Amino acid sequence: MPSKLAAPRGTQDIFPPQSGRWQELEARIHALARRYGYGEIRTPVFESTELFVRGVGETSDIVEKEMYTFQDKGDRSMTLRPEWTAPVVRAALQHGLFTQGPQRLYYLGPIFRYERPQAGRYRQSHQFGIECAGYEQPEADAEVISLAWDLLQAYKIAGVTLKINSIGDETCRPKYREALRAHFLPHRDSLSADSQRRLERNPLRVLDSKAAEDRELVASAPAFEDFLCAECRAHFDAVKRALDAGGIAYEVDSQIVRGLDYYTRTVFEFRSGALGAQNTICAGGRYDGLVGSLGGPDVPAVGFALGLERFLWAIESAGASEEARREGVQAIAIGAQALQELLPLVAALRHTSGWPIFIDYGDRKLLAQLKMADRNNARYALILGEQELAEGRIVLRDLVTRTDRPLPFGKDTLEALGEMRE
RNA sequence: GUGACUGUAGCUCAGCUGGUUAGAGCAUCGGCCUGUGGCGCCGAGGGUCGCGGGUUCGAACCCCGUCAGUCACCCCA
Repeated sequence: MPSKLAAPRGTQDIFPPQSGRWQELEARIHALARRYGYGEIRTPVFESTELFVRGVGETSDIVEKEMYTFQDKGDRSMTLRPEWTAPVVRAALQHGLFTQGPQRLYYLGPIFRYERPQAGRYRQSHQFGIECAGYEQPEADAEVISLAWDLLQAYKIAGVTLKINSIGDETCRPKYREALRAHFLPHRDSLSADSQRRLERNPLRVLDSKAAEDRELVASAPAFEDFLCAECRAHFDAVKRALDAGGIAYEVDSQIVRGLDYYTRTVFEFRSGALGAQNTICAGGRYDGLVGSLGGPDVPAVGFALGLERFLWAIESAGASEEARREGVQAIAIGAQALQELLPLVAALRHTSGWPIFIDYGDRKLLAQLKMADRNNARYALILGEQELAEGRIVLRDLVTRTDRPLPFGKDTLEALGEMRE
C-alpha cells in the first residue's frame, strides 16, 4: 500500500495459489475446445481502432466510452482489444480462412475496457470464447451453447441459468422495432433519460434497461417471439429442439437483447445467482452479418464469450475449496558439504521424476527446512546430513505418515526413489 | 462519467469523548533445539497512521481538498 507504483486501476496481480486455479481452468478449457474440434487462435492485443468501430458498432457503449485508444508513433489510432470477435473475424479474413470452408476457432486471453471497476468488472479481464463460422444451421447454435454448458456443468456451479432469445434478422427486426416504438412512445416522458435516448437510436436496447421507472413498461412490452418471420421462427424452434435433445435446460427470456450491434437471431446468456450485480458469466449469439460488414463474404457465424474472472468467482463462491494435494520432495541438506553432494541428485530428480523438487540454499537447520517442506506442501523430504554422508545413506521421510526410510545415497538413490512411485 | 462507504506494519484489524515514545494477531527472522516438522515459549526487525492543507497548546482521531480501494448506478464478460 505505501508503494507508489501500484497495478493500474481495475487490473490485478495473480499469485500462487490463485494462479494455479487459473492454470487448471485454462487447461480444462483447452481440452474441452479440442474435444469439440475447435482450434486456438491468437491475435494481437491491440488493433486498428477502426476495426472495433466498424465491428462492434459506433453506437455501442464499448466504442462510445470504453475503449483504451492511443496514437502510436506513426500517428495511427490503435485500441487495446475490448472484445475478441472483431479481431478473430479480421484475422480470418486477412488470411483467407473463409474461402476454406467452415471454421471452428477458440480464443483465451485478455480484453481491456475503460470502466470503473467493481465486483466482477475489471479494466483488464480475460475471456474464453469460441466462434463457429460457416454454418447458418441451428445445429451450430446448439453446438456453441452446448460447449459452454459442458464447461459450466464440469464445475457444478449451483444457480446458473441459461436464458435464450431470438432477435430476428433484417426481415423481421424492423417490424419489431416499430412495435416497440409504438409501445413506448406514448409513455416516453415516464421513461428514464437513457431509455428515452435509446428509443430514438435503438429501441431494442430499452429492453436492457434495469431502471426502476422503466420496469413496468419493459415487462409489458411485446415479445420478439411474436414478430419473428417464418425463417427466424423455424431457426429458433430448431435451436430449442436441439437443446432439448441435448438435455440442456434453458429459459426463453424476451428481454435478452445483448449490447453489441452485430447480433442476429439467437442470443443467450448464462447467469449465476451467486455473483454480485455483474452476474453474466457467459454470453453470446449469432452474428450472420458481421463478416460481410467487415468487408468479407457473406459468412454466417455464432459464438460466445465467457469471463474467466467471473467464472472463477462463481466457482469459488460455490465453495469448492479443496485441500491442496501434497506433492513433490523437499531436498534437505544440512551443511555446505551435504548441499554440494545433494545438488546432482536434485538435478536428476528434476529431470526425471516429474515431481516438484524444492530446496533451500539458506544453510538452515533441519527443523527450519522441514517447516519449509510443509509450506511447500511437499509429500516427502529427502534428508542428507553429516551422519548420512558418513554412512552413504540418505533418509526419505514421508511427511504424512512421518516415517523414515533409509536409502542408499549415490547412483542407486534414483532407482530406489523410483520404487516409491505408484 | 455519477453516488455511497473505506484508507493505521507484508496481511487482518484495535486505537475510548483529540492528550506523552502508535498496539495486537498472523507472517518474516533469530533463540529455546548439535538432527526430526505443522504446536509451544522468548526475542527481533518492520509504520512519513494514503497524501496535502487547516483548526488546536496538542491530530491516527475534527474540517477541507486530493489520491487510492471497495461496492453500486449506466453498461457489460
